[in-house]
Amino acid sequence: MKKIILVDGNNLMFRSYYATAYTGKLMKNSKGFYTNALYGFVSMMNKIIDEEQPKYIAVAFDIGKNFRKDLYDDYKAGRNKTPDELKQQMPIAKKILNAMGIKYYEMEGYEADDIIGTLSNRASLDPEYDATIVSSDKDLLQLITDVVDVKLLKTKDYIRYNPKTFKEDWGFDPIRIIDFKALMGDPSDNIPGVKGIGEKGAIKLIQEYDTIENLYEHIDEINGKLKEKLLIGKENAFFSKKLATIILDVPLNDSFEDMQYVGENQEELTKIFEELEFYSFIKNFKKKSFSVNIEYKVLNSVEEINKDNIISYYIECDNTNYHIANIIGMSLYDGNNLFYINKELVNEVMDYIKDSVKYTFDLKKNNCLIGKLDNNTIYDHYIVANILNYNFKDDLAILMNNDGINITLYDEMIKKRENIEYTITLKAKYIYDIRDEYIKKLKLEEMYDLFTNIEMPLINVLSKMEMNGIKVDSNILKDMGIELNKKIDEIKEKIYILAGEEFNISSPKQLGEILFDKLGLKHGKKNNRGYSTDAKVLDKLINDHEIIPLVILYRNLTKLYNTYIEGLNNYILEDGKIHTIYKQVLTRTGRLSSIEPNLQNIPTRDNIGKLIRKAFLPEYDEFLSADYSQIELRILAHLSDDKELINAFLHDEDIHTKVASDIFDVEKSLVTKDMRRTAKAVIFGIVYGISGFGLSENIGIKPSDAKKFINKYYELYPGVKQYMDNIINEAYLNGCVHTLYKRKRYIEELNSNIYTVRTSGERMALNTPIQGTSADIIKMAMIKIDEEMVKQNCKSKMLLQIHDELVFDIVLDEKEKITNIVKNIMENIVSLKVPLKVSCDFGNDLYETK
DNA sequence: TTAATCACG
DNA sequence: ACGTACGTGATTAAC
Repeated sequence: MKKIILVDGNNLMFRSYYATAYTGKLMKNSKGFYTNALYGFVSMMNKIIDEEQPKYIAVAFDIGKNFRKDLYDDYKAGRNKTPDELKQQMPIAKKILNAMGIKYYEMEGYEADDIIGTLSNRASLDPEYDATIVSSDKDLLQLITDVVDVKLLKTKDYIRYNPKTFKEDWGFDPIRIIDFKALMGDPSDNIPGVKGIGEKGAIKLIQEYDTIENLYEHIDEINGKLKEKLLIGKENAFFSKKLATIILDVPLNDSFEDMQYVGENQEELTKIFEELEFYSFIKNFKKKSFSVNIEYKVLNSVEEINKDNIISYYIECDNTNYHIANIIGMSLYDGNNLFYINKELVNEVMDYIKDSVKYTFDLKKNNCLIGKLDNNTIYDHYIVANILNYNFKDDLAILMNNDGINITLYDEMIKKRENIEYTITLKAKYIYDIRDEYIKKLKLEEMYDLFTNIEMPLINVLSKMEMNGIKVDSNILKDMGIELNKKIDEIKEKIYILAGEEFNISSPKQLGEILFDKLGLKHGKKNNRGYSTDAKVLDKLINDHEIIPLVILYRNLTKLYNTYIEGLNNYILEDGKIHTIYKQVLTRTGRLSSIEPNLQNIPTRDNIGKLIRKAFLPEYDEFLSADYSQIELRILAHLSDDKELINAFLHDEDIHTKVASDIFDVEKSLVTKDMRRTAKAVIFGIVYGISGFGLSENIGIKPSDAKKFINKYYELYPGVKQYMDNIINEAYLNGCVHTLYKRKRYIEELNSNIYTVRTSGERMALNTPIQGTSADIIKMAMIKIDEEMVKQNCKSKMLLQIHDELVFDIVLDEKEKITNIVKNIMENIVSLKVPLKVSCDFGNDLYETK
């Protein structure tokens, strides 16, 4: 049996185009030619060839007018005209198919559907052939027969329908799609259908009556409104059926033998892809040969590895939280041989190759899985891929797929338990093969120094912090929990009494209904699901009803209980410690983030919440917390070169008081608490790229007054204003901004034609250099502090990083030494136009350091 | 899966 | 006239 793959080319192009068009920024090459639809089209075609391995394949396109148009003027009128940005890509798609060795067909007067219909019909009639139709258009399902199936494309994957699976899902035979459409219509094609009948109704009727002809013969069995609708729509129904029926006898001369897949002409295709700047597809030519016939050995003894060569390795484990995961296996490539390594041998192998120069993916994960640092891994693809490009999570297979290598995703591999060795093995080979290329990319983007001097050395520092963990006394948490629970129950009862009924206070929807509908309190803004009941809204109502302070307290205490008592307690491991995972390259500014659990948002501002910190204890003698003071503002002073701001820091002034005295035009001695608070909000706002409205909302003043403060600020600190204007111009010019240490962030939002998206992009452009430079600086400080502590043989340990703060567990003997090292390095790690200042606190638990 | 809320810098 | 502060993660309810 021979199989022919029939692809709906129009459908693929439209789909690819609209898949990205909504973002507002269409992909184009440097000459301004739009390429977004083609990119998706090529990916899809590659995927089809990969999955189907076709011997015969044909692609169909629409062209010009067709008979349906003559039949019905409104046909497809509902559909927007094909945008020019898509139209211009159509001829190139056909050129690409030629170069790929794939035949395509278009016939004046017919649609792609009709060509596919004709070919699939021929396959049905020819005992030698089967066919598979590829499209996301449900219309084509009518073509399903015993030898024709449809691969119906979905957003991420697809469903394959044959007569049996179709009937299971739809409850009628595939050909009845035309009767279904006759009733339901199709707004996108402007097929009218019967007014008032939708998908559900149409399915039910077809299940019962099969065809519309039969339906109308038995129309008297139907009653009421439905009958009325059907009678009114009768003409439309029959007419729609005609429109929906695919033609099966288009005069197409070529036979199936003319549609043999002859394979790509790489030279030709390379030319086209170069023109389009589809470099990743060009690379794939090489990759394909590598990934198709890859051979590996299962390692028996470590001596088989050539440890004098450069080695790439990859370790797979069974849980994304590697602190509690088990190793599944490992792969290793030494330039000659590719090995799969069973989990029993992993430790021995890592020890054997400890002095070899190595590449890997997620070194921190590896370190934590093995329980040992590795000092000779010089390339971590996890870090590189992420700092180059923000659009993937943690699965290397996703990156490999993006690079055109067909490899099972991690989740799928775990679920199916198939080809595990092979899948893991591909990863080591990939890392080895692409390293040079990605190093080039780093250099091209000027991020090579950032990578080698900051991100790579930081990995082992973070590894130590995570592996060590922080001690948390679960009894302290439990005792707090019991007390909290009691209070929560009391408050709950009181709220129920005041509300006059029991309800779920944690449901914003239910709470809103109680407060605003039942109790008649003034509601503020509305959101998707009802009234907003957030802290700001409740705060405004605090004097209007005695239920309000109770609700606020309830929110407060349940948050503490759920997130910080129960939540944290669940993360205490057998060693009595919490081991967070720092995401080193997740954020778009370069900050760390902390997950499972997040140790960067333990309460500090709230007096009750703060008590949680009493459960965090040192293993040695004391905690040291070292905090950068005003680091972002100091960076702003440096970056903007504003004389006034720089001077303020050079004279070590209280910056909020200073700004308050400036914008309120009073002596510093006369600055009130209120003025200082306002100034602080203005300063914060500036760093975030504020608007007058935003500031006014934040501190509860009139927008016009807020605007005045901002303008006053700009007047007094003209360098800041100048800097902000410059950054925005530069961002628009280059499409990206960067930190002082060249961490780059592309900001697609700047290309949006939606005002809010674009201005939000501008604020990102303003804030990123500031927040990101601060992140770079503390990362550098961490590396140097760790180095110094190792050099001086310190026992004390670095435990936590909270963006501008480092927490250490210190032994008393070392208190002075460590404090000096830490403060010194943090303050002097870089030399800016203003000094950096660090304040140190000590405590017997985390509560005391705040 | 997404939205609302609230914890942090 | 428009819409309105940067960067995160966890929990809960509702879809």
